[in-house]
Amino acid sequence: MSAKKVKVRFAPSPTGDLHVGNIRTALFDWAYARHTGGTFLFRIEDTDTTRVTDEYIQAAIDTLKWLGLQWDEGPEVGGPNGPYLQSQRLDIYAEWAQKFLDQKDAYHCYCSPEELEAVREEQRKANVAPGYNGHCRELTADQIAAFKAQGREGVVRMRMPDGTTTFVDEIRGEVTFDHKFVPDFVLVRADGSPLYTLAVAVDDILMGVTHVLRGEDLLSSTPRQIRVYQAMGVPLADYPAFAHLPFVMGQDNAKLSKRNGEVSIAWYREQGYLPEAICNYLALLGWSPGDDRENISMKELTELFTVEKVHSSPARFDMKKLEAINGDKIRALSVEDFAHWTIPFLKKSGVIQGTDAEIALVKQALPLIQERIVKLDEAPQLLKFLFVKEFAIDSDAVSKVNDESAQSILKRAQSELEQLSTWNHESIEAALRTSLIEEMGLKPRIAFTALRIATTGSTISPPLFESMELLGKQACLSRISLALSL
RNA sequence: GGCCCCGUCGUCUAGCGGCCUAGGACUCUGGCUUCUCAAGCCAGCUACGCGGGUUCGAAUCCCGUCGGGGCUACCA
Repeated sequence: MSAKKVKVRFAPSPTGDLHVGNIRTALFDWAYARHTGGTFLFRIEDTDTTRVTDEYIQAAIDTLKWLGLQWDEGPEVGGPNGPYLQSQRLDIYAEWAQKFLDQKDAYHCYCSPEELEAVREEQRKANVAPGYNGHCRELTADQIAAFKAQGREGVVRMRMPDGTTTFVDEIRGEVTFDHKFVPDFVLVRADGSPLYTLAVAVDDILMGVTHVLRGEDLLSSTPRQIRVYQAMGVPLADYPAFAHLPFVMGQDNAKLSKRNGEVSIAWYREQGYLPEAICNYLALLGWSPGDDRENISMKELTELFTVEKVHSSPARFDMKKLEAINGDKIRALSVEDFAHWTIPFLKKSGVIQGTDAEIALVKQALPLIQERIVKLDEAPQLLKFLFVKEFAIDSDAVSKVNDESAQSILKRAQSELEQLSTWNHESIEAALRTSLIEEMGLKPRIAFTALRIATTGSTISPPLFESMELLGKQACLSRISLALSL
């Protein structure tokens, strides 16, 4: 390996929102660039104008930003090899296609889609490798004129010479493809627009990419990229190194689907997953630091990540493990950071408007729930009792406070709390333990459940005494008397 | 069908010929703790796809087989 400075690219084709597989690739690309002190290049492969949309492109950009995968070259930040949207580089591809044509490395093919399909159909029937049969490889000027007279527009097709292509995949080792199974492929559509096969190879070379880390679905297209390098006259030493990352699959068997995880990153955001948790979890899919470490920060990832440690076998996406890591990351947050992440969820759910007084109370309450939630979207439910204007006990909990024993507990608690001069969780707990547990001889679970429901409205809440302290004496007493009136 | 890639607990993985009666994590089960829910702590369940080799010795090397996946587009 040369001492050339590493340049890694992430080059998605935004035909939809980026899913976890894409993001894992982006993460590895980024981590490798950072690990080697190289450049992380972000390129948009939007040559398929029928499937890529501006919205998806913008979403991809936003997603990388949200995850903290900052790129050194690419959309918005620019760079010496721009533009970084392939749709803005059409003239470059056209030039190279013409050069390949002039060199006879490529040729015009006038076969219609129907004709090609018919050929493939026959090949399948004959149990022969399907693929272009070279029909238009050696057309004469007359034949070309005849096709044009029919109104046919040709595509530009790359000539695959006999032989084999062997390359070293940094993850899988040496891989060889016989050209018998790599048919002449199309570089330019009949309408003159370039295809991935052309654009990806040209751009990787022109942009000085040294390492291509991408999904293993592209493994078998590598010989075609190499063929383009050859036609471009690129010396072997300047070919990028290839590393094909294993798939991230869904719970059951194959590809990810909406049901098991292939949803836009926006979904994870709305659910309250932290970017760091997503990256940490995804880093562990197809890679491991080699020891038992599983809690890995972004910084540690850049220090530890090497391609040698990437697996060759696919990994299944497991939401449960992601949740566990997210919970760990939430618990590790400082109160300030936890507030920063949580407040938007409280606002969005309408629990708070965002006033200074509300924020101050939220910050006091957050430590009570920090170790109780796995995702940020659970916060509103746990804290809403502190902010509701019109308090009401959950319908499924009412029956647990309107019976005789609960009422007697609440009555006693009410009189004890009314007399309390100092209102904090220590004094509240002391008073209630003395009266309810010691004097009335109640089980803590019984006594405090009644109070929990009366004051927070739910059978599940943050710790009771701390909750009551934050709620305030007035509110507690009025809620208890409300429960007493049931 | 053809070509290519892959194969350790349910899942993610450690393991790169002896340290493996296979370790860790998540999940699950049971217990402890306990004002609910969590968190925390302890314990338990469960794996080298199969069959041949090579070797004193194989999860680790080789072959075959089975299974999974990808590609086979004027998608990427």
